[in-house]
Amino acid sequence: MQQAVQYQSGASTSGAAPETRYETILSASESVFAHSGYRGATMREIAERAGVAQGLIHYHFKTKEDLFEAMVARRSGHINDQRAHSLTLLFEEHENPTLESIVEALFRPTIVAGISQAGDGGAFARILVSTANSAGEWEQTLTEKYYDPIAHKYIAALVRIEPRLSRDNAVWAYMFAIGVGMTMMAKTGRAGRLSEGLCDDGDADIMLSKIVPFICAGIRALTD
Amino acid sequence: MQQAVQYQSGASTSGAAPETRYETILSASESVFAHSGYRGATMREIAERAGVAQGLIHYHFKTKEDLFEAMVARRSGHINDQRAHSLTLLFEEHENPTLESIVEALFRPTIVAGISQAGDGGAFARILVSTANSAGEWEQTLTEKYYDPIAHKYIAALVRIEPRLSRDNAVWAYMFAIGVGMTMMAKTGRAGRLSEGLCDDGDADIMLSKIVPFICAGIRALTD
DNA sequence: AAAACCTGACTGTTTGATCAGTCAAATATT
DNA sequence: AATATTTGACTGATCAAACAGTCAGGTTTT
Repeated sequence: MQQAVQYQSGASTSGAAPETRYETILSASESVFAHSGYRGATMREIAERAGVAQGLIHYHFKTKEDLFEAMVARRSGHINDQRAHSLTLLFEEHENPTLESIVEALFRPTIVAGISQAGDGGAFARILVSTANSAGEWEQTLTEKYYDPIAHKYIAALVRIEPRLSRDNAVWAYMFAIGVGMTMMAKTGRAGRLSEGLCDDGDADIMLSKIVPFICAGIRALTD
Repeated sequence: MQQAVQYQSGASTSGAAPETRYETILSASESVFAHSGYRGATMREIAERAGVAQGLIHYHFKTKEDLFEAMVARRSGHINDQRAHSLTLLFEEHENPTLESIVEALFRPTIVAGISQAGDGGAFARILVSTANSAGEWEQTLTEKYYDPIAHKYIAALVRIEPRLSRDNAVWAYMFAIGVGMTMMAKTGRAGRLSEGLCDDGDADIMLSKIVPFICAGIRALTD
């Protein structure tokens, strides 16, 4: 796949990254895919949002499938790098990190990316949810490729700091944790609706302060 | 919306339900919607699987949207009836039912329906996941219409048997519980993949024996 | 015979993808 | 240092396939 090498002409006075058209398309596709789903999204709409001709998308990404995968790869790469980094850091700084710190390391990058970043309104989280929960072969291959590696790292970390947690229970724990996290990150506003405004799924810190104790207690209940 | 009132002619010798074409279409749409998503599913494919002409679907259900809603209404009706029934039963039989019995009442109908029934392979659960996690207005309206009422009942039940659980924490607890449940019911096979065969998301009893303690411990962690 | 059920061919639209051709910048040639 | 050539980025028009929905006209049930 070819990369756009051309940048804004003129001096690089601004510190902000000059987004190439290639990346503009990726960003546009992210919000359109998130809003309409993979099948509901159209190349025309993505092109329109990116402000480019539709043909250019096919020039850069060949097919809709390839565009989707490139978009997943870019975003999951960022998030998983952060996850792997904070996980390594935890074991370097402490002999025995707490379960709480590990669970927080799992969710903070995704929640922060989903909520505070560029006001995407949980767009990518919604993509993640629908991809990971699909039974389709293509979607499962994507999940395996971009999310299973980091999953194995977390499962290993769980087993390491909770010796009384068997390997299969660690996998269950991880799956349950992801289930909680993904549902919340999707930011559908249902929590607010059910609580008549009491619960705000737009506040990352409040959400983490609920999710982390919930999951940690759940995990400890699976130890024997 | 018109209802098919017609049943198989002749004596009702068989105990099995004589499925009308109307219901055959609903069942067919269920598996096609589950496999391809709302947008990915086509009326042609649904017609083919149901063994009827495509026009008949439009005759009975008018539009694709209406068909989808009718399908959700039928299935969620069954499941939520069971949920409401077992919830009422719990409070009739015991003064103070356990948290475990309530959580189990929440999941058993869906898991049993998803796993053991007619081998649908978690089809409906996958539809539920994608609908409830969508930010689209239509999908949220559907969720509100077919799932919020039973949600309120469960939240009330939680507050009642766990007085130290505040109302907002009860809503969080319910959302988290649903997150765990939906992810597992989707039966993507990821648990088996991550555990190299150790975890089987196709066994309803094993899954319940993991989910229920996990969620109950999580909920108790939210009491203060 | 009236009503409800059902079919298969059809319509207009939208879809992902293709393609010939424009353009500016880099590279090679004189 | 001026000119020719190649390259990669990009556009707008266009394609065949697939889509949801329609309809005139049969068939079965009441």
